[in-house]
Amino acid sequence: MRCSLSNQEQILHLLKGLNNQISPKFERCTGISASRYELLHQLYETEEINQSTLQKAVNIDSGAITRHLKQLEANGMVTRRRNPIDNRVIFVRLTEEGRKQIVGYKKEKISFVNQMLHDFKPEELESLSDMLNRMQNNISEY
Amino acid sequence: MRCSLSNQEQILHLLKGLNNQISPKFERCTGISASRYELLHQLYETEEINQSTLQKAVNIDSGAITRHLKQLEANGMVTRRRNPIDNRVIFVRLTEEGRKQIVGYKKEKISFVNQMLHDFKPEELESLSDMLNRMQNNISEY
DNA sequence: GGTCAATTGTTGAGAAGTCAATTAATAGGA
DNA sequence: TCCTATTAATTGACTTCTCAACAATTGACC
Repeated sequence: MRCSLSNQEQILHLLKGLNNQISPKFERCTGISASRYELLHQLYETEEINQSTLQKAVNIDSGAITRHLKQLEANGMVTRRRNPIDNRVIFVRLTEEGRKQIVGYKKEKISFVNQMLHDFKPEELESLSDMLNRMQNNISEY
Repeated sequence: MRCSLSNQEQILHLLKGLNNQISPKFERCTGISASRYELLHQLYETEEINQSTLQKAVNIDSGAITRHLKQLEANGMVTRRRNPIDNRVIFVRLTEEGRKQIVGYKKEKISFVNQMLHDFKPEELESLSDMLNRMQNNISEY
């Protein structure tokens, strides 16, 4: 097996390949897309939140946030209302229905992640999440 | 800063967030998308290759491969021809022009990756690529 | 109070990926 | 030899993301 790439160079390839695999598989296993789950999870943790802080927490573009939330609203998972004292911002919150549903999703997600990381030692997880964070910082300025 | 997620659970979030950031930044820095680069790089390493092995090497869907190559062909970067002894397969190869261009892209890519990993020790790189591979294996069955 | 700048969310255009269905060509077995 | 299964590539439908342009609202400062 030919491999002319340095370790450094192939990291990018691995990351991308892994992600391309994760996304559809996560969705098949859990019944919901990873971003959608992330969004709901954030909402689950708070009473009410506006879209821009949600966007920062989930790390995707604000346009994507808008579209996700519109769909979730159409599905009866969340409700949205304008902030009465600042009409630019929109408050989002889970409906009762949404709050119930996410519990099931959470179980599926955990079992998916457990499978993905089943042979990882705690130190490895620590170091992995440290490294991912550092990479993110290193390119944040671009 | 509230953080109710276990290390295990947030790995997924980190991975996704990192990737979402990498893709556009890579493209801005190098002038070419990461997948496109990967494809060209594979072609650079061989004389001629058919699409399905290319697909396995790059880890994206065969439909995506077809579309990428059609564009690269339109841009004069690659040529395609059918295998005369098996008319199902298509051989792809870089044009002279393509071979020249990729050298420049390669330089940009290396400098991007260097920036992203500038504070990583060799052992870390080793361990990171090991872990990414293991994750990929762990979910390969789904 | 009036103007200019910043913030929030929305929308359209474009890139990239998956999946599933389709076409064409080859291979293998009765 | 003929029928069936497999393989390669293509295409269409769909999702998700980014970016850039836009509208509406608010804030700051003269």
